[in-house]
Amino acid sequence: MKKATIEDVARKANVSVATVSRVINAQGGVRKSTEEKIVQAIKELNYVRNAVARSMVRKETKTIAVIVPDICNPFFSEVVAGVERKAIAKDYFTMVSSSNESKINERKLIQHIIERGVDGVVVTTADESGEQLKPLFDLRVPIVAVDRVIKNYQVDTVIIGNREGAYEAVRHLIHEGHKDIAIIRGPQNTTPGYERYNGYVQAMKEFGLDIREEFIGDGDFREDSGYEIAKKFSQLDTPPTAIFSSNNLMSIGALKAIQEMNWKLGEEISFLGFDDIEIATFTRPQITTVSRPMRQLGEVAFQLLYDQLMEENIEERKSREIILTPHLNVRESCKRKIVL
Amino acid sequence: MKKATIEDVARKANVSVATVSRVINAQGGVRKSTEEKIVQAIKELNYVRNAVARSMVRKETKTIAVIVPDICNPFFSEVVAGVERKAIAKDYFTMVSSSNESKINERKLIQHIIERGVDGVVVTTADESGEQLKPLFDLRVPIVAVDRVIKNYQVDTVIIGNREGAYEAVRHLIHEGHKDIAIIRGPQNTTPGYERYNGYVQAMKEFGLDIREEFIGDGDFREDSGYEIAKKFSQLDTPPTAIFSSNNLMSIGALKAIQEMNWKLGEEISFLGFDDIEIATFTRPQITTVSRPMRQLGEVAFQLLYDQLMEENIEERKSREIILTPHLNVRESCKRKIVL
DNA sequence: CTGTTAGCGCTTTCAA
DNA sequence: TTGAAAGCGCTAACAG
Repeated sequence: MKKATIEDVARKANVSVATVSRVINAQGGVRKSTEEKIVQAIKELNYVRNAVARSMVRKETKTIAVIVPDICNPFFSEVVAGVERKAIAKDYFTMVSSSNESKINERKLIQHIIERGVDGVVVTTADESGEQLKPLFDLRVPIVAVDRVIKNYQVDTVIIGNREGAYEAVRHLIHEGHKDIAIIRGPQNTTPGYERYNGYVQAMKEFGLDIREEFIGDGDFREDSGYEIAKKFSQLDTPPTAIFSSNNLMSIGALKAIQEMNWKLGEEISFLGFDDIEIATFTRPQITTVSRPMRQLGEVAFQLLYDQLMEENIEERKSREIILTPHLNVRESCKRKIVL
Repeated sequence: MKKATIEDVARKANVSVATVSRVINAQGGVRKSTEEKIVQAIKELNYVRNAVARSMVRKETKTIAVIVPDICNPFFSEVVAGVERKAIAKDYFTMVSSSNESKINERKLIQHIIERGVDGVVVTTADESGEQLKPLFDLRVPIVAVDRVIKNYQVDTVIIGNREGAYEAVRHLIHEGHKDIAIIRGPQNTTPGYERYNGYVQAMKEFGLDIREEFIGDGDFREDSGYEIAKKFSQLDTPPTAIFSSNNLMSIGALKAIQEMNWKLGEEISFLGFDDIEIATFTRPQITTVSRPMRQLGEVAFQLLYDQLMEENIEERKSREIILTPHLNVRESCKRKIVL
């Protein structure tokens, strides 16, 4: 069966293509009886309108692009699901691609995206400088940044309170009696990496605690780095009594290391991780985490994008920043045990 | 900056659009010096070709659709990542959508997909009857089914050996000394649900073991159902000594229930789950699982699709079925403890 | 209410 | 080696 065109329909219904177009797009101003004829013809021919041709003349694709570092990271899966859910409700389709944290990949994706003329893009960028996004800005393609900001450009942004979340987490550790608190940092050229570290520093300073250099581990938000760093911490002459990990994947890596080193979780070493992780409630003791509204992050992102899409004089808008609140999920992994 | 068109480039380079088109598409037959002029113009104007217009005339979008039940299920994330990775390498873009296991949603998505004229689709269908996919078949859109088959139509398919995997799993349980083995089944109108149950039955029969009705729990592949069923098992007068769960999410639910009921994992109750789960190595004892090559599933799926895309007389092809092998990942959760 | 028609930006004959 | 021109299927004036 070949795809029927609007012309086929017009012919079959004995009307002009313009009239058919009117009923397809529910624009009204068509006599009831005519409409019925057309609807009938559409049904018989199994006609579906060709979005490509439509996009061609309307200059809109009803498609948005979503770029994330890695769709397999449950955090991003949820964000994407949030975006998609809102998008589909507004009749937008979503193209998801992963940059694998590579600025170069991201640049290539941008190229594709521009070619395809998407109406907007939601991005968690692999490089916050935003250079690789320049073509998008030049073209005035609506953009919203999620979870990571984009510097050097005015962009609608939705993030969570990274510093606040980390601060609260570390404060909790301190309240539990810890002084020797180590941190597994994320990349310091990313907002989440940098700000969470900031929160750590803020809490430590506020309570007059030393920040020892060997207690700062530089990770890359991936599992392996968490593993390696935790291992190193455990081998220190004076190991920390608590570890704060800056994201989900590194937490998992770190916990693997802790198990492997036979470092007694909750006794010899306390642990607190940014981001919810599935395993949090399965370990003994259960893991305390900073959890954040992932799906909501995506939903809000689409909303911001949609607002831009609907807006008239896009040039004159101020960019907006929405900060969602993380939540400390106190479980059991942070009690300071007095070692005699 | 407005998007430059091929005409702008032609004007700037003092040639015709046809010539520009030739160099854009690297078709050759253009004098070196002319080409250089054009390349120069393209650069100066920041020209990117308009894929919409191109699709219009070429009747191909270089886009494929991927439909999965739920992108947040790590299994599907991995599959999608596999598809995407192979696709991008061949210059295809990927549109991912979740059906949420709803046939109705899936039908709507199909509608969108047809409108947009994707070149092919990879689908893990929410309903194996395949009715909702009919429009796709009518239009001869290349399709490949992943993880779940499509009945009533000839479709390229890539699945894993569900029955074999389940059989091996249950046999392992039996070898470990279990006789009272319960199963958390998936939906029996899905291949994975049905075949895994089949494998269970096969193993039980082969070893002359009773299949007791109260040991069969009907889940829906979601976490909650696993939770509820495991709970029920634990409250039986004679509870099972081992549980075999049919997928990742139900395993997680079941394990939550087991913890909650204070049912001693590895002592009072053994556990084996289909699918890898992150928590497998974090519990004590660690969970034995049937793992399957998720990413490869996606990669092979794209390959099958790509073959169709490249094929000439698509009508005459026989459909292919590729069966990947699952792997029993023996850990610690299956030993039969002798209860005195 | 309905029809005619001019594009949208590109590829692809066909001719030169 | 190049250019002219005919569409691809649709929307959106404009005219009737």
